Amino acid sequence: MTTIKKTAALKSKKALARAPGPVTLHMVAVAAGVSPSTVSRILNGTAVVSELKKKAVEDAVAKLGFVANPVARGLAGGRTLSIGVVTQAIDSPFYGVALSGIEDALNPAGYSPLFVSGHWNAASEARCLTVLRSRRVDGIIVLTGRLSNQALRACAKSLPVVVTGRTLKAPGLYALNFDNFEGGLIATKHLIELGHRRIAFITGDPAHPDASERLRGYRTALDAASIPFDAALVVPGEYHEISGLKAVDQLMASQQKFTAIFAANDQMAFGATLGLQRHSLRVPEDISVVGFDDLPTAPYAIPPLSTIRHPAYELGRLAALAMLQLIAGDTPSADVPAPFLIARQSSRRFAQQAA
Amino acid sequence: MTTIKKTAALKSKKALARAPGPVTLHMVAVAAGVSPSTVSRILNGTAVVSELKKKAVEDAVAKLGFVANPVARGLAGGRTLSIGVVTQAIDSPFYGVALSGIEDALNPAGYSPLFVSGHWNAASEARCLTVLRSRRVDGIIVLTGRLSNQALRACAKSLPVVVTGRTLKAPGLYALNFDNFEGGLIATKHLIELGHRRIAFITGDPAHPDASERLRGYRTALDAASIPFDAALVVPGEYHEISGLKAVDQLMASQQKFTAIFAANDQMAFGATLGLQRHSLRVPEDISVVGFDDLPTAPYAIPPLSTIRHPAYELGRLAALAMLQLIAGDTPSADVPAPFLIARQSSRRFAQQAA
DNA sequence: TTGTAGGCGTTATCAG
DNA sequence: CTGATAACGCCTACAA
Repeated sequence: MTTIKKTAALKSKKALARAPGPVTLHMVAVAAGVSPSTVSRILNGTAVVSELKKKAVEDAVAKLGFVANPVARGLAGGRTLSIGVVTQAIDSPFYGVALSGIEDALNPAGYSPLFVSGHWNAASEARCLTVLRSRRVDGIIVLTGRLSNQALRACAKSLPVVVTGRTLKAPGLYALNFDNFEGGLIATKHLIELGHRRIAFITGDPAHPDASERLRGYRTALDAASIPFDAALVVPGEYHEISGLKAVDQLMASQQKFTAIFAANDQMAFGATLGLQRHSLRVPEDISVVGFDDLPTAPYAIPPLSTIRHPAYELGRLAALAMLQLIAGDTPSADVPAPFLIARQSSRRFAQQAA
Repeated sequence: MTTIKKTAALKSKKALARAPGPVTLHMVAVAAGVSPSTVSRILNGTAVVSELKKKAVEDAVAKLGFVANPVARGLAGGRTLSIGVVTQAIDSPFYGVALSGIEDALNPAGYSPLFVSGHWNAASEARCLTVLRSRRVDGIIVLTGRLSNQALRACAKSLPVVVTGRTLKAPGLYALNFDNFEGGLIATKHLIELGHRRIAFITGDPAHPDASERLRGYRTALDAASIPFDAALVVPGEYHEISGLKAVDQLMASQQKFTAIFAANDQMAFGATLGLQRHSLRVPEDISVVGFDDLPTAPYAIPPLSTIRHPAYELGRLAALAMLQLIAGDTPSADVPAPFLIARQSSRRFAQQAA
């Protein structure tokens, strides 16, 4: 009696809980008249199975609407079908787009991204890795960041790793680097070709490899045009609007003469443009401004911003695809798009008389 | 012999694989000289345990650096310590900030957010729910979206649900609604107080409840000021910059007279401002523009945008906190901040002569 | 208070 | 080719 009662209670409880509830692999096996192992094999293509049973299982799967439980899968030793993504700030206009590319590439393959933010902080990023590993992700994508190459290599020993924003070779690791140097070069060259010679540069955080690369591009372009480098025209920034604004204030305070500004990213370019306006300087009539990244908002800025195309979405997509290849045991290969200039209306020919 | 060999091989393999490897609960139990269940109980506070053993276990945990495997936890029926978050677009400037708030509130509690994008599409959002449930998340936060109340209620039957952007009561569900009506009202009133009477409105996607609420606020403010509603001044938008731009084109083409524009979100306000400029109309000298949301970029727009403060970060944080309370079995309560105007430089008093 | 035993849903290893 | 039978790491009755 007691037993019967209990069973009934259990059943009704289950029926209630699993209203549209979890269909298990076992149920599929029963429905198809085969063993659970066979179902698993078919689902994973782990082994050859007779066409007949295969059909039966597929029908059962379809009819029952079975979806494998990634959690159980993960425990059983295999993949969790989730990829850890270490980003720096989930609300960054640049990285946000990259995350979107990652998501779009991962989903069709049945993988889910697990995003964690490192906040531009190596210690925090290391903690992210710990969290991701404890969650048994199948691989980790690191978007730029400050982790040491060594830490990355160590991580790659136990898990496939794809990293952007640096060049690095190691087993189980694939690095996707965008040519920031070239981008900095092109942007500066653009300004030089427009007749500018006093070109200020607002840097990114020097701890970023990409920031220093962009600066190097700037200097190289100057050299190539035989324009002497003037350290007073280089002002520090940290990639946010506010630092572009402050940089302009600093530039004005220093009484430096300049006819153009190249900001190491679009956000600072926006801030700089506002700063110039506050000093009654018009863009581009008085000062030309060029940014870097080509954020989705760049075409809608006033004036629409001339900038270097940095394909975040594509980069995210490529990183995810590389991860998929790594997991599949293939050697990833990705054609990272080269930077190029998008000349909009914030830059124009330097008018001599305005000097 | 064979057995011995095998064991040895296995051991070495394990030792290799788990270089800095997974410390299991079982290992902690051994180290502390207690049973695994005791360890589990202490970890989860499931039952009272003697102080002595508790201490021993805690020491062992610390020494071994044990971190419970969320995957196994999830399978065993308990929490996965992960919260599913259905967002609409991970790269949205507005939602990105909200996600950041969610992340910041969840992390200290040991939970990880699992973000999935619904792409403003009910079917896609429903798929997101399926994915999240299959991953055994402990709860689901839905950021606005188009899911029916019914679907949400059904979901809440088996999982705690927190939803933003609508008002809804149901067991296991908590809704956090921002007062979009009030926001629309305030924005319009601001313009009216500035002397504007021909105020155009660029709508959001009518399928959004918040879009229609903002429109309602606009109409109500007009009514209150006895300004007749003119449908010709209401142009459709879909929340992106481009639609603000197009809306202005449409407005100009229709030859309507207007001295101000209220856009249902900042992105459209930016687009509208650019559009006005293309028609040689200055903001705010010729036309005042007010947006909605107060995106992080709004203060840096040119001119800095007057807008309605919509605290995305705080909303995300509150949603996450409410979820934590729901999980703890408490009844959530959240004080959603009220909208308020941030008057910057895109709006100004209507100068009669400019009419 | 504490330990033992069984199970969560899959995969993997073995025999057949 | 296929089906038992163990794990996977943890939680939770149940028993002691």
